[in-house]
Amino acid sequence: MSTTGRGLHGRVLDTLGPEITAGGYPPGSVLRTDELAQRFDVSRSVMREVVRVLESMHLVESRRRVGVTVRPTREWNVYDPQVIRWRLAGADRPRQLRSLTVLRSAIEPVAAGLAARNATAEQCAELTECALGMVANSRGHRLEGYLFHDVAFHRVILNASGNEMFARLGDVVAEVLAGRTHHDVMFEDPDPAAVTLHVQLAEAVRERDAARAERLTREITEGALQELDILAP
Amino acid sequence: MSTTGRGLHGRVLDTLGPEITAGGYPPGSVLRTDELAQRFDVSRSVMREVVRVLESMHLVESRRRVGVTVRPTREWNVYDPQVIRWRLAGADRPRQLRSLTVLRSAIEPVAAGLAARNATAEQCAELTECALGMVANSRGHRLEGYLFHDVAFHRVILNASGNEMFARLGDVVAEVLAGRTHHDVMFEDPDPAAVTLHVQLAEAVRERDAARAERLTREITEGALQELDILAP
DNA sequence: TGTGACGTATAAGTCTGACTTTTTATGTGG
DNA sequence: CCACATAAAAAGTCAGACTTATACGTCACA
Repeated sequence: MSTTGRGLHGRVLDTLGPEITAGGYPPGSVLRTDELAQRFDVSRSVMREVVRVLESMHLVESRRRVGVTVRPTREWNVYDPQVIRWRLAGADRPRQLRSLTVLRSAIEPVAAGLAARNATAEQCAELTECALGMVANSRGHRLEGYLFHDVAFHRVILNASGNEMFARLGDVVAEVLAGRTHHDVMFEDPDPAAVTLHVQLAEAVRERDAARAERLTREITEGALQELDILAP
Repeated sequence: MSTTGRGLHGRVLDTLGPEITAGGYPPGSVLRTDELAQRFDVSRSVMREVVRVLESMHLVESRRRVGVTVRPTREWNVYDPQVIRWRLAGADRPRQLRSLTVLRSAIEPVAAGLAARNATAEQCAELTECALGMVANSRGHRLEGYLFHDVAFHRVILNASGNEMFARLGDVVAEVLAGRTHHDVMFEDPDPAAVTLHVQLAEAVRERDAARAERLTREITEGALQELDILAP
């Protein structure tokens, strides 16, 4: 699951990073490289590399004669996939899922509209294939199969938009959808209305109907907002 | 301008990072830590820290016995403020500005709608103040003053939305607006219609009219899209 | 009592060189 | 031609010494 894992450095990062994002060291806390190196039983070189990465994520700030200070949450690079993963694994997961779902509700409709203009024939085909996969797995507690096609579907939309900023949110959307299926309440089969909307969306993109694609996606994301009891804008 | 600058490590990063994002080392290129250390005349420790940071940005991948490989553009962490800055400073600045403006057109209307619901009295006051500042600087080539208030205005909207993901895009919006004023053609005074829209938006937020705030912001961002010859969705 | 210059301790920053580990290429024998 | 052993290459890790910036306390002076 964790992308980092490689090497001693990555293992330390995967421990310390989540501790910070979880609030284990509140903003303003001061860490010292030497102490951390001792605690994790690694050399200062390794520890320094870890601190540098945390610094590049704006989680901490390293200053001479002071130490490594934890920055206030508002300054964190919250779009860093690593940070997102750490926070989703931590205590304020619900809050994080809400933020990300609101983000989805802003991005995906516009992305779908662009996809309707820019999607290649191949992407259209993938889209319908994913939609069919969702239909096929929409009954009988085949949640994993449904999730798989759902994630693929939204990835194709984001990629087909032709905007790299949108495309890079594919992982985020995947995390949100997976989170909904695995953690939160979803013992029942998915909402048939949502399935229909996806089928129609694939259709709209194939037919180059940007306005309809945007409208349909707005309905989909509004459904996602309602699931989390967020009042729709 | 550059946030990194601090220390030897930061200086190397500020040279190598832009070189990579500018395509100086095409995806697939293989660098070697030792050679880089020689080239920049720094120790391997420093060079390793630089590579670690680039790796955390997904610009490169470091593998044993192979070296440091530049990753394909599609895998870069394009939301990293550092990466955004590097790319905006590079050759594909226009392309980057387009991507970011499209992103704005998706985010800001939703953020404005939320701001209308969540803004504090203080934020409403700031908003009207910024709008007045824009009006005051809208004539007579007072571009810097106008830009200052424009940036502040959009920052307040994003912060007032109450969504941290939106709030963190304040810097990006600032870069885009600054880029428009400084680099691209903007010798003339700003469009009076845009100024009016901002005044009305401040009003809508103050009056808690979410729908109107969203609609007005959509008009503003559509204007920004048209300036870059992007056909409005 | 307040204030400014100065010295000192501290923790990050840097460098060096030796050693380890992983992974790939190469070559050898079946 | 394939399987397996071997070697080489590059990153990874470690230890220790040294440098540099800077926060903070001290002391003299106004």
